[in-house]
Amino acid sequence: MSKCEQCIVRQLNSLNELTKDELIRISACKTSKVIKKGEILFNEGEYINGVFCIKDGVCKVTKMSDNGRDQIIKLVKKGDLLGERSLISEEAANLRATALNDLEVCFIPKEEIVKDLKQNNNFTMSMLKELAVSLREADDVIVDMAQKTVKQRLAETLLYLHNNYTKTENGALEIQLSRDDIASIIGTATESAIRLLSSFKKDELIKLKGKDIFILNPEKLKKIAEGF
Amino acid sequence: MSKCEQCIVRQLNSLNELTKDELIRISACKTSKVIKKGEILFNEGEYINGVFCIKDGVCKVTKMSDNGRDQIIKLVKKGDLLGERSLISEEAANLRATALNDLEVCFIPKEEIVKDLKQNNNFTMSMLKELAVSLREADDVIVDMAQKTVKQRLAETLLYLHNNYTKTENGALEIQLSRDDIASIIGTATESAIRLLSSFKKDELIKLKGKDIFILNPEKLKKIAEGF
DNA sequence: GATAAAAAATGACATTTATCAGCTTTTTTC
DNA sequence: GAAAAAAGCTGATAAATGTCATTTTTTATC
Repeated sequence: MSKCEQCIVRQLNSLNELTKDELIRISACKTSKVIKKGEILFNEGEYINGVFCIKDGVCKVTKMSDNGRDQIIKLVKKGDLLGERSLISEEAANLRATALNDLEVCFIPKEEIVKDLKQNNNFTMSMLKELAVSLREADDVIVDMAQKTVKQRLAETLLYLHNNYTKTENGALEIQLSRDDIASIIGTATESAIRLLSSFKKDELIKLKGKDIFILNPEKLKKIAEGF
Repeated sequence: MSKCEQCIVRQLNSLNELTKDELIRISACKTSKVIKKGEILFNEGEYINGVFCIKDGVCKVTKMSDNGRDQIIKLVKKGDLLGERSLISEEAANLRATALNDLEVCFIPKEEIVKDLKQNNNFTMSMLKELAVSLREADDVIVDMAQKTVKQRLAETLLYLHNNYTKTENGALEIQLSRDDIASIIGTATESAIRLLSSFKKDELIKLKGKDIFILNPEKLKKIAEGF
């Protein structure tokens, strides 16, 4: 099994604050998993008892609404941690994680993380900072959901994907989301999402080719997202 | 000036993890402020350089949307901290705080908090846990905003106020919010909020008397919030 | 590669929500 | 306590979004 000390992915999150000794200890007790596309990494209500570190792939993190519809809260990719929030607040997972493509993850048991949180202040501070940033991002999402139209939210989401995910050689967004998933990010009905995508396509803001999405006019999308 | 060591409010937040010596040190450098109803405690984009501890009163925390409308992200009351998130992530405030009634707050300078975060692991862990809980709550709000109707959100908000705020002797909700504020919590137009309040009143779920709101039928409100 | 199943797309229509205008009530100010 | 300002309320209407039914396209399966 690969070693944490040598893992590049680790450097993308709080784990890079751990000392060499701590890493070696964690490396010895971590497990690796491969999750196939569409499979569930963990479910809402489950006690995860540890933290996942995403080594490769993308994962959607969703929460079921009272009315039975899934809402995508965030997308998680290489280098991100998953499950820290529940671990820290000592609650069951409030979200479900589902692989959007084949996923490689490492699992670190709770006790190891807790031990390091207690003894390594740099690690704790880094975690604290990560949560603080996540909280600001969540505030932004709340405002968007509450105040923006579906059209604005779709434009925003497309831009987000454009700016935060790599492209294929031909320039399409790397992550392939179903229309259902897109609707579930912006919080609307699938049909509404499809209709708006078509209208963006007609206006030549994007190009659609099956599940491939090409962003043609990010400037205009930005204006739409801002309400013009 | 009052002393932190003897302050009851402190016990409601992470500050109760500080040692006696740490409290005495903080007590010596903290300042107290009284903010009048309607006044702004801090603004979006400001560097606060410290943490506020609410001693008495209620405060709305808002964020301006691109389209110029304020969204209330949360209400903050006696015992809550304000500004920790920005302090930890070392960013400007992402939110504006406005007093809903006369507010008594203590201000603790950043350096003091940082010092304690570095040297008192219990304090840091407690902060970490608070942020983790806030993050789950934010996730819940996102789902509600994205998936629930305005009617559901209003029912939910009324229940939230009912369950988390004290009542006056005659049974009304203690916090008095303007119709504008209520609309700004649930993310809708003021007129829509007013109309729905009237319809809840007509259905005898609530009683309205000026700004006083009486919750008459919490069970039914719960059902509405859940979509029935 | 034919068939079945799933996903995507479109139209028609219903419902929800926003907007604007006008009116009434409450609060503030002098 | 009268006048002005702000907040609250209501109706009419427009715009946004959801729902349901149907068709087309893509993907999976044997």
